[in-house]
Amino acid sequence: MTLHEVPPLSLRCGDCPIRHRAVCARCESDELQELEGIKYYRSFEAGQTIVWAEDQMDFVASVVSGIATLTQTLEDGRTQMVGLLLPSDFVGRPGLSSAPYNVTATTDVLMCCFRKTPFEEMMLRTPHIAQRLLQMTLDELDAAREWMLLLGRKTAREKIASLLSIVARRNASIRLEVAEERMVFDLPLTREAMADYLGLTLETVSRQISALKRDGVIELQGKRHVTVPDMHRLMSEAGDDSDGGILG
Amino acid sequence: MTLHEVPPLSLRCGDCPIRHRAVCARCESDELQELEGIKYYRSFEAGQTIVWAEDQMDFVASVVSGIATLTQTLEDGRTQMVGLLLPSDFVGRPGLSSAPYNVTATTDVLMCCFRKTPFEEMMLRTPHIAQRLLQMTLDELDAAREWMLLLGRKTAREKIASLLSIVARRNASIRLEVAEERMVFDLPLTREAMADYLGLTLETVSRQISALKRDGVIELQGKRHVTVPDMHRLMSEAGDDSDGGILG
DNA sequence: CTATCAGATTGATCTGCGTCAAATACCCGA
DNA sequence: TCGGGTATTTGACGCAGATCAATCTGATAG
Repeated sequence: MTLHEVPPLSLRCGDCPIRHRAVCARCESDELQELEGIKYYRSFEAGQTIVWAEDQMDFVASVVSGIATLTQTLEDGRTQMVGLLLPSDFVGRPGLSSAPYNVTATTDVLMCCFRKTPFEEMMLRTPHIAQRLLQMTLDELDAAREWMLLLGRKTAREKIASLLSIVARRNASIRLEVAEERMVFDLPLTREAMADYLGLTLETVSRQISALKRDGVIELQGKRHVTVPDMHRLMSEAGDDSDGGILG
Repeated sequence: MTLHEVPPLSLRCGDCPIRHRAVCARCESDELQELEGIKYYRSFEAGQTIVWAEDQMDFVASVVSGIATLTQTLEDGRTQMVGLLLPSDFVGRPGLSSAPYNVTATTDVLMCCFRKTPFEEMMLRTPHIAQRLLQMTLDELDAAREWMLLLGRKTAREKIASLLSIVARRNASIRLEVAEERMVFDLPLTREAMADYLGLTLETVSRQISALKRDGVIELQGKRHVTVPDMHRLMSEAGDDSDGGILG
């Protein structure tokens, strides 16, 4: 669902240009049939809210294109991002009717939705789907816990470096340019969204990005296009165990 | 698994003094039989590590008594708690062999363990167990996300107030003294463990507890025994939506 | 080409929390 | 009861990051 290191098993259904990661690859055909019957598409404009916290959410979905975020907010407006949804990621709570956070499109977003009740019924009939979802949810829980370490204990510079290497890794796993020292990608987030991700202010984000640029850890073409000349360097700036990543 | 608002369905197996929350109540008898065959007990002393990060973990388990924590650590020793296990909570990753964090006993702990392979086989045979685990994992993911909001956006005072009301709520759901304005409980954590939970230093924790005491939000008998004269007051100090809790 | 506006950068200043250090309370065994 | 070690409190001080404010950049529409 978010921040996965490695794309898990998944299947391509019908005319969707992506592979839905919620469903197991081993038995594509049967589920494809069933899914076709209950799926539909919805598109959202940049900035639009997809689901409000506490609202009824009567579908589960995969992101087909664009970026969506999960955020939580305090009464006075302080907001924290708690999930980042990139194409092929899954949203929804089979078994529960509402989520305690807002889902927002940060770019134009196309989602492939499945009506919840039929989806849940299919889950009951095909047990390995529940197991597949359990797997994914456990992965996401691990990601959330790594994120907690970042929020609770890392410095601003480490936070930025961590975010950059997460985005780079995500990109790499899509483009299959793994294990390169050099890496080039576009930031899918504004400075403000990055701040909400990291528990910082957008000014601090900007300053730390400038600092990383000044120190030669990254290069920028425009505001969003990033070149990392040495991923090892970036990852050691991130403060994690140095061997935790995709690079030998 | 941790920080649940409401104790979910669960079952009592054999001579365990607790109800294991990992297993559905609807069909107790069958699973009881199966679980009896593969379970065993392990006890740990306060301070002892139950599982090291990256170690093989060949069992899943429920906490019977005592308190255990999940923690993640950076190379230089900064540590962040990412899970708090109270009696009846579940640990383990069916489907995966290792967890990326340390599990530590903070008090003497007794765990009721199930060997992983047989447990997973039982999961395959009884599909609603996977669904039950999915449910629990989703709850835990929600809790982790609320925790992220706390780590990223709350002040030290709000963090302390949040932790106190979480512990109070947890206690309340066990003792069934829900919906009282006044609440009395023991802190199960040292100041240092609280600091690791909240992403603070132990000095800041101590200072903020003193401040809450000075301001009449809480009273202390000794270091650990807490009286909250007005839960509404405490919860508004915590900064959440005021209606998010157990009180009307 | 210029006006406009959102996003981003940069600077100056302030402050909450961390750091370092010392004092105090508490627990348990001898 | 005393001693020693651990948990906790409290104080003084400094700094990372927040806040407030001004400027700059770049994309888009007219």
